Amino acid sequence: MPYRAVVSAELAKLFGVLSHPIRIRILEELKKEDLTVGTLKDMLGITHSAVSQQLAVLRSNHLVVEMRQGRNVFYHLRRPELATWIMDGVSFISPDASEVEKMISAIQSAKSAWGDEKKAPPRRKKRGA
Amino acid sequence: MPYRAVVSAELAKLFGVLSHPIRIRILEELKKEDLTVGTLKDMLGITHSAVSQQLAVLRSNHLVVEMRQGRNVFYHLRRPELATWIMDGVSFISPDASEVEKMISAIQSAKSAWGDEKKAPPRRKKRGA
DNA sequence: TGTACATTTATAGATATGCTAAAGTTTGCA
DNA sequence: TGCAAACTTTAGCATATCTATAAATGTACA
Repeated sequence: MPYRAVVSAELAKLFGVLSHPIRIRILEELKKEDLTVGTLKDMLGITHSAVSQQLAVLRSNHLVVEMRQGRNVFYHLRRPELATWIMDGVSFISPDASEVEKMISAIQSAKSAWGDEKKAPPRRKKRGA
Repeated sequence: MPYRAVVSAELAKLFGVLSHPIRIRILEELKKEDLTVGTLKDMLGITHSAVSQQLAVLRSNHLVVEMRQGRNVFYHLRRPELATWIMDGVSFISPDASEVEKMISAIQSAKSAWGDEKKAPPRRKKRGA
């Protein structure tokens, strides 16, 4: 039984889902609180269609859950530890030498924004943020 | 400055590199010891060309280092913690319902083979993914 | 040298992914 | 009912990735 092949394939699929900047940003933002498509669209500065399509990918891979609330659809991160684990991956990235300076400060900003911020128990939320 | 975008993009790139079963298997095997293309080819059961192409991806992303030794080229995992971190991702995979049983045992086999081997005596396993 | 061995690079067709724009759904409310 | 808001889905196209095959490079050694 090629268990190694099985596990590697599943991991590869997971990594494939995570191999898009927008999807990563969505997961990191959802770590803090449940958000609607409209809110995410504003945060990310892309069309609602694009947001929705990326959410569909995350949804079909069971990383997020949708919760309808009236006309809005809130998205919820199933396993908040996922966002933490993703950020741990930052120590393995290797930016171009020319951009090292920028990257280092960007990483620190991202870490403090996504890594340390506290997270409240998800419930109905308002727009804004 | 869109530091979030910068970091997300770099992470996405890393995940993209990891989003292939062969590349994951290579990294896990290299965790234990440096290996040549020929050895990897036998372990993975694919052509030497395919191995080399995947190694080129890992190499150009600085995850492995090549070390020529006569006619052979040994590959070395730059950051062994990377393999550990990758395996931690196993807790976020979501296999098809029909394959859950198989996956659970495959995961445990993989964990003991890649996770514990050459380090400490087999520990008690928990968590079922 | 020449040749066998180990590995890398080049190429091409098939597949997959992502974006834009447009159409389709569901819900709330007058 | 009918209409608008908030989303999702579909379609088409451009781009990226994968796999396999073929050719090229580099090294050891007779």
